[in-house]
Amino acid sequence: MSNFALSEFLPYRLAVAASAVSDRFARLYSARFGISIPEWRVLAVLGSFGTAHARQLTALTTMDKVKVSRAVAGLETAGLLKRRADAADARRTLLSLTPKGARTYAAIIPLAEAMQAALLAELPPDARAGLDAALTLLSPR
Amino acid sequence: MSNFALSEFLPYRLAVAASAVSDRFARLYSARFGISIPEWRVLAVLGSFGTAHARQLTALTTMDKVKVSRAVAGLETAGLLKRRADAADARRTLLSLTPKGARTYAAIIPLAEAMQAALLAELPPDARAGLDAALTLLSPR
DNA sequence: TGACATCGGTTGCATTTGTAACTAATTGAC
DNA sequence: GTCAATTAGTTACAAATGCAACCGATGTCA
Repeated sequence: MSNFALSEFLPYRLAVAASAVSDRFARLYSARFGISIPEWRVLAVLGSFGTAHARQLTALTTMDKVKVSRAVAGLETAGLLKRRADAADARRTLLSLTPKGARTYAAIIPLAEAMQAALLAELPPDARAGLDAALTLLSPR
Repeated sequence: MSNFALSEFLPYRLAVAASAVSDRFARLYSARFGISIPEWRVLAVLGSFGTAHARQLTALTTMDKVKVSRAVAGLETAGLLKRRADAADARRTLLSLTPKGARTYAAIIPLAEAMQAALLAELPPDARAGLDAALTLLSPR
């Protein structure tokens, strides 16, 4: 019999922690604003970038284009996002937040910042730094 | 406009890293052995514990009972796992690996250990320690 | 110009996952 | 002992996700 322990396996531990932290944050906003995690990611990027193509969103949110497309559609239906044609390339659509979308963004950001602060507060400084370095090294690119 | 950056948001970064690492590991075994991540988790626990109830598996794999039930069914269909009645409580089923399941386990564990070693090798020692501490503190207890 | 590959984005379909309801067995209050 | 409440586990149905095909627009190369 082996001495392998799932509970010490890094991919497993990362998945468990990521899911716990995501759920914790999602509980803060999902019911209140009715948006999903993919939608939150798109909202967050458009809120800080102002305008972007769906193509750019795939890179900035680490989601594939189908997921982005559906998140954009959802936000549009909810009246949080608007599309307009890109004069330079008719295949593309320029995406940006509506005033309502901007208000929602402005309302969620404090929650995100509070979440981030709460998480960091749970970690001693060296764990914070190590986690930061590790996440960078283990993420794509 | 805010200076919030999704790319520095901990829940997001954790999700991205977790997914990258999981995919990387899954690529090693999923095609070769035809098992899913939930099935891998059950296999890993049964391989090291020998026998368990589904109920125990939910705790040891951090998956809900439906996911466990399906993973168990999948492993059974694949001939990797067998059920037998629990004399002490007819609601429960005792689960354990078949010889074939044990062989699969024995074949995957080295891959898991190599993966773990490869991941740790990418991290400097302080990042390793910090990540370890952080994952423990951020996971449900 | 025209033929063809490529790109941005959406849609259809199969698979996976989550939620809730359900069955069967056991426990516990009385 | 009887019966309601709880527990182990499965199933049915809905929502989310992934993959591949697809459509129209643009780029490329002759």
